[in-house]
Amino acid sequence: MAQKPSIPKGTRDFSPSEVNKRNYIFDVVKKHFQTYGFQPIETPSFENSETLMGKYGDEGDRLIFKILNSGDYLRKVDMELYASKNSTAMTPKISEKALRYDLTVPFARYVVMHQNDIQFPFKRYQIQPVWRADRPQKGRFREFFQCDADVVGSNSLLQEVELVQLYDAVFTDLKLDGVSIKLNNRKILAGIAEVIGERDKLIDFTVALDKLDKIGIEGVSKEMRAKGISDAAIEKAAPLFALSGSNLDQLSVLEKLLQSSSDGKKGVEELRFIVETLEEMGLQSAALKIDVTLARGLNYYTGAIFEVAAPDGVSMGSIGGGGRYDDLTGIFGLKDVSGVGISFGLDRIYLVLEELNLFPEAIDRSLQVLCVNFGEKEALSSLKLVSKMRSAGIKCDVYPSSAKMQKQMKYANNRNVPYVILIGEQELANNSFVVKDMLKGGQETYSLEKPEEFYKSL
RNA sequence: GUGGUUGUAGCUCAGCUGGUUAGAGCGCUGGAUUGUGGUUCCAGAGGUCGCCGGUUCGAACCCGGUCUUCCACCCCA
Repeated sequence: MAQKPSIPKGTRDFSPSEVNKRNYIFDVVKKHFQTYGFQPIETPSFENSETLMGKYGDEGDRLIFKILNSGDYLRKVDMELYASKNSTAMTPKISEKALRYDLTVPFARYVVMHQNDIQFPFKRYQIQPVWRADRPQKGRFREFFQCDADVVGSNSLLQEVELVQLYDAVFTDLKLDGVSIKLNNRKILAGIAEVIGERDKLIDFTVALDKLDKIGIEGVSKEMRAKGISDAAIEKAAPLFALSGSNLDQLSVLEKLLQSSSDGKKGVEELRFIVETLEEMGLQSAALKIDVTLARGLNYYTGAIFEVAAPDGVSMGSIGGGGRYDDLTGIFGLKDVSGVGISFGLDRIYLVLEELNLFPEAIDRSLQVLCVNFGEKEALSSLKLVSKMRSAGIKCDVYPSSAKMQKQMKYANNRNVPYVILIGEQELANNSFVVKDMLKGGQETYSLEKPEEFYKSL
């Protein structure tokens, strides 16, 4: 009995046109990764569970897809554990592998494992799918691609500057005008928490602050209070809620606010360097904006934090993000290697380009020329012509059967083929071929002796 | 993980408080047109109404479960 075919929740099939468009984005991103000197690596789709677990917080652990052990996977579970029905305790017993959740942690693992073969600073890029057991929404999938570029082994803030330029270069090339690159620094957040006397509530404080544009000042205060942050502290942090003006204006406000925190001052200094350098360099189409409310969930960032927002008017979550993490490889035993990186959310960029109609028109042109098939002899002649054109790098084909003209023309039309070649009895007789321009409707005759007179201009 | 939402032809969607053979547009196939597509006209094919169960004389419609879609939380690209 035939079963109804289906694919798992949050996954997708990609049709030819979609693959073409996705490849277009990949190619642009890859091109710029390479011009900035990044080298490609790839890592396995699944890792040992202990490599991933505990790296993304409790929420992250929940969203990691675990792979059931092969064979008799209940063998290692004793009766007591089984009876307890404690999934968290049982998971490591029945699952030792898990699907990659992002590209950064596997990269850190890679760096530590290959540290003797790597020239530092090491700039790597990686474009591969990742998996999250999240509940799907628009622009949110359970399988999606990340395009990451990271530098490890350099503390220089020039890396941050370059990464912002890289974002700008890619989005400019994609013709996606008006994206904003939001910039913050974890040290500033830490400094604020310190100054308001809530150092140990840093995470709760930043998570709440991150929601400012969504739930407003009152909502943020309410959430902070609920997390046990004192009214006095919230009062002290109030200037942050109303921060405005140019990047440099905001920096001076922050500088004053964070006088007494060495961490905070360091953060301001770093931000200032990045902002001033980029102002000197200039950006092509993106806008760089300091945003102290930018927190991002990942708990390994220690310095700069980036997030890219789609142009105004497009409802889409962030289309990229990243930051500096001073000690990611420390977890795997390699100390004092600083890293900084950015990520492009391919699937979301796709949706944004689609919404704004920014894909090049020619992207679906999978065939430039189609020869109509009039029968055995004529087709043979067409095939010879097609061979020549193929050698010249032209995408062309002969219709495989001598179906009705109408059907063949319709096929060419539906496939968006700009030129149709006709070689019938007449043409065969005088050694010529007719080229029909499907857009303009006219047609011209060429000699089979000199086919290049037609195709050299394609 | 919590709350809500969606599912009818290949696609986009109608379908009345439950009532006989479930409709439209587009697309597809054939014809008008034996060497000309994108326009027109005519005809035709195509549906276990997401799936399983229940209520009912009778279910696309009501109820329960499940899967899926999208949305708000949570979190995130």
